[in-house]
This record gives sequence, structure tokens and C-alpha cells, in this order.
Amino acid sequence: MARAKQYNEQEVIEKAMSLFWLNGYESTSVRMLEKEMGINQFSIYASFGSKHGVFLESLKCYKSKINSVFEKLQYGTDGVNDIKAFFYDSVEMPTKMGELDNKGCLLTNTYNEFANNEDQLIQIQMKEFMDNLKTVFIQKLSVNSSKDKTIIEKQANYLLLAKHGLAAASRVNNKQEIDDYIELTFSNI
Amino acid sequence: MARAKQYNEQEVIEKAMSLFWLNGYESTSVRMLEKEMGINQFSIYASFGSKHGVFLESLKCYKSKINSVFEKLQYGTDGVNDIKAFFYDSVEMPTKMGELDNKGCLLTNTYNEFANNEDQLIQIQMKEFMDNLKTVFIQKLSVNSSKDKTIIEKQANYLLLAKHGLAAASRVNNKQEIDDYIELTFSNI
DNA sequence: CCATAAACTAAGCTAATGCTTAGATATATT
DNA sequence: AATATATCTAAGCATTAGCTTAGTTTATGG
Repeated sequence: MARAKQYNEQEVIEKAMSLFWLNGYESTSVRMLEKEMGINQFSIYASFGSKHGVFLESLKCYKSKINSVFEKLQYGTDGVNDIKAFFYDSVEMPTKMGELDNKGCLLTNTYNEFANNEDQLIQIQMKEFMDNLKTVFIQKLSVNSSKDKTIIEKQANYLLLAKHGLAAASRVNNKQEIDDYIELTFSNI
Repeated sequence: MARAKQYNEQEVIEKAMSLFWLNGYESTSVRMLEKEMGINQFSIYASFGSKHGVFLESLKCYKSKINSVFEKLQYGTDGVNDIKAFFYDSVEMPTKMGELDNKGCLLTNTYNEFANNEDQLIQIQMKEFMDNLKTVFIQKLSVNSSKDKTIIEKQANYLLLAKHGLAAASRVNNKQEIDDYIELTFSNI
């Protein structure tokens, strides 16, 4: 055997995730990652292959971080109210994670940054995330309700776009505006 | 006198605007602008000083393009319905302008790209745009209505975020999803 | 305790970025 | 027509990007 790694890959990916979350993909350089992750470029490429590889791992890391919030939504039993709670949880999560505020949702930020991009791997991750969310929304909207299927479809689309908009808004708007937005959003359901 | 410019500044700015609209600020290089505008880098810098200068002129150009839509909103006499029509107009405008679709709103895209940026000139332009919109929304919401001032304020905030989210969504969602979103957004206002 | 092999450091690679400049070209005035 | 002056071309500038590599350090198995 030979020398052991002097860093933990999970630990350095969390730091990379923070940086990508703050700046987005393009605006984060490998030199910046180097400093933030506390390891040399050689080690970055040895562990993750490329900047793109670091980003994909960061997305995975983010997904696991928000997993508890998503599970709470999935396993809740309160229908639409679960979705509303999910909206509040999503907005508050960055704060609870001890992160700087006003960073929005890494997945939504990525969704926007890569909207007109042909990067397949990223597009697939994003589509999967959105489709899962829509499926759960439809389940929740169907609980204790005799709503028409087409109405439920419309409402799911509505909430999906609202969630998307909310994540973008949370980067620039204050808590009061955000709360007003969530309350009025659900007054339409 | 000497040689005259072989290009029209307004014409080349429209082409620059298209490119910025499609790619955003950072992802648009001066070489790309050169090709799209059909003039040499020297001419770009002679006319607009910097890439940043080209961008500011492009924003101005965009504002003048959407002016008719904004005026229709301002001078309408149908209260909230004017806002709703404005939402539809905003989504349809890129198509009517003969632009490629799925580009969203240049101002909103810029708002997002520069959200965590300290660029003063851009921030001011963006804030001015949002504040104007909010003022008009409040006017419209106050027409033929005995609503409480705080309710109107909340609704204006709500619509502002909704408009913001809509512009982002229009880059990735289809017409049906967009229409569903607008209809449900106004179903309770 | 030395040979081995992985991890490390730091320098360097090519390409692209925003911007500048030397020199050629064209045109309105004298 | 000659001159003056602004516009044009194209090459080049310094810096930064993502990534690679030559060479050193370190820990372990024989």
C-alpha cells in the first residue's frame, strides 16, 4: 500500500457544493474550488475527474441534504397542507443548514442556469427532480378530494411553477414577501 | 470630415440584444458579439466602450421593445384584468417579436444572473423596472375595489413574484403549463 | 529499512477571455 | 488632387479558464 488520502471526499464535496450554490456553475472556477475544498487541483481531478464531475457530486450531495424535507412531503398525510409546508420548508432550509441566505435552491438555480444548455447529464437530473415533485403534488392534491383529473393536473402544473418561481424569488425577496406569496399561492387551491 | 461609420448603432445593438437574450451576459463573448453584430471589435469598443456598455444599451433597447406592452398595461382601464393580459402579453411577446422562443424575459433573466452581483448600474436598472411594475400593479388592484391597503400590498407582492417566476418558467415550460399557471394565479385576485 | 505506489506540490499547457494598437483604407473639406 | 481625420482590419496584449504533468513526499508491505 501507499500513502492515504489526506482529505475526506464527502467533506470536500460539501464545501464545493456551498461554492456552486453561491456562485453557480460557470462562475465557480477550479482555482476557487481548490481554495474552498482545501485540496490541490491534482486531488480534485484525481477524485472527481473534472469540474463537471465535482458539480454532479455536489448536486447529489445537495439532494441528500434536502432529502429529509422531501420525505416529510412524501410521507405526510395532510394533502395540500403538506405541499404548503414543503414550500415553507424549502425556503427555510438554507438558513437551517447554516448556509448564507439568499442562495435559493441549488437545483432550481441549476435548472435556470442550464435551461438553454445541451448538457444531457444535468438536464436528466433536473427533469427527474421536477417529475418526482409533480407526481407527489398530484398524489397530495388527490387526497380527500373529488376533484376532476384535469383540474388536479392544472393545479399540479401551477404549484410546480410556483415552487420554481419561489426558489428564484428567495434569492432577492424578503421573508414577508415570500410568506405573502406562499399564502396567496395556496389560497387559489 | 472623414470616413463615415459603415453600420447603424441601433441596428447592431438589436443584434447584440438578441445574443445576450439567448445566452445571458457572461456566456456571451465579445467574439460572439463581433460575429452577430457584423462589426469588428474595434468598432464595438469605439461605439460602446466595453462589453458592459453594449449590454446596458441592449437592456435599453429591450425596454423600448417591450414599451408597448407596458403602456397597454398602464393605460388600460380594466383593473386586474389588465395585469392578467399583461402576463399573457409578456409570455407571447418574444414570439411576436420574431425571436426564437424559450428565451424568457431579458430583464428577468438579467435580474437572476445578477442577483448575487454587486454591479450597481445593472442593479439600479433592475430595481427601477420592478418598482415601476409594483406601482402599476397597486394602481390596478385599487381600481373598482374597496380592498384593504395591506391586502393590496400583499397581492401586489404576490403578482410581482408570480410575474418573475413566470418569466423564468417560460424558458422551460410549454404553453399549456404557462396558461394553467396564469389562470390559477388570477383565480383568487 | 528499503522498495513501491499512491498522494501530494507546483509549474506549465492550450485555448478563450476582455480589451488595445499599429497600420491600412476611405471620405469630406480645402 | 491633396490633406486631414475618422473608420476599418487584423494582430497582439495580459489574464484567466480547465486540465496535465514532472517531480517530491509519505506511508505501508516485504
